[in-house]
Amino acid sequence: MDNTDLKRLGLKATVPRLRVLDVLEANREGHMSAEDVYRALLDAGEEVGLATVYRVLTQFETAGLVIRHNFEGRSLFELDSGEHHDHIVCVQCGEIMEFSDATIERRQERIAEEHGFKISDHALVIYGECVKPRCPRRPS
Amino acid sequence: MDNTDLKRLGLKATVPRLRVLDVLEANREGHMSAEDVYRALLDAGEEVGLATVYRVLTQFETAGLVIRHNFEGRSLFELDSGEHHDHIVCVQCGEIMEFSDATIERRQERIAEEHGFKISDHALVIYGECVKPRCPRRPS
DNA sequence: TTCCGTAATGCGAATCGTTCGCATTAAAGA
DNA sequence: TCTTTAATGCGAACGATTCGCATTACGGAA
Ligand SMILES: [Mn+2]
Ligand SMILES: [Mn+2]
Ligand SMILES: [Zn+2]
Ligand SMILES: [Zn+2]
Repeated sequence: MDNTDLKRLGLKATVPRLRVLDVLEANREGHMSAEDVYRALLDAGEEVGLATVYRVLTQFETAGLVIRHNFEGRSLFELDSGEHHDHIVCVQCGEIMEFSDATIERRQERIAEEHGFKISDHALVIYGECVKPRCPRRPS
Repeated sequence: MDNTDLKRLGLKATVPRLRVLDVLEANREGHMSAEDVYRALLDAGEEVGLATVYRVLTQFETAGLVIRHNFEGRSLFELDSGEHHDHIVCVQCGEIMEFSDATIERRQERIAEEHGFKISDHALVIYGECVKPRCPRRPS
């Protein structure tokens, strides 16, 4: 993702946009809040406003570059890999794992159909306690 | 749910608590925000504070009387019928329907297990467009 | 029944994540 | 390089929820 990729999406290749992309690409595994991205930029010595980060993330979402998730009322962002997946979250250490299950996806389609709905999206989050050695920890 | 039921749960039978219960029972089908409950009480001529409604709903949740859902960052409450279910929401008119699917529930257990998690909860919301004649409408 | 101690209430201020408004700056194409 | 216009940074505003605190009212003891 670079200068010309942004233009291809109809977005001016501005410094803040390029830097936000850098941060997201450097955290391909993770799920970052706007605040997370903002702080990463400050730490990198960038001069950017939090409002701009919010705006840029929303634009990226609209452009299909980024996916916004709503975890407990807070927005978390991740690059859109193109492959849909859902999440399982440790309520103790906050770790987020990804999974995708064809059976569940299929059933959802059917359920929507049975209720006279045309699915546009869905959100499935499983909460639990992971058994990692470094867990339990307090959530972020 | 009356005076003595509350005491049985270790909650003083105060006027606000009894009235909030009334409102929830009068809307067994629905999913209400704290604001919804608050306004219903005002309309009924009750003198209650919004903060109290929030506190009472949280207490009811803790007591297992009520379930709190997080739809798009907003809390919606409903009496706990005891039977777990998930939701399908019309993105146009805001209607919320309930469903429960044993296959999905089963798969979730297995997925959690495979990832080394002990499930404590989960949230599944399907978004779509309903085909009701009175739809589309703007969301609430 | 009346009385008291304590928990619950109502009010407004505070919080948190997010968005807005606006004067200033910087893309990008001529 | 110049010009147009979108994008930025800042702080104020926002909506949902929580807090702090002085006041009220449960409900057990007299
Ligand atoms: Mn993810
Ligand atoms: Mn429900
Ligand atoms: Zn964990
Ligand atoms: Zn609808």
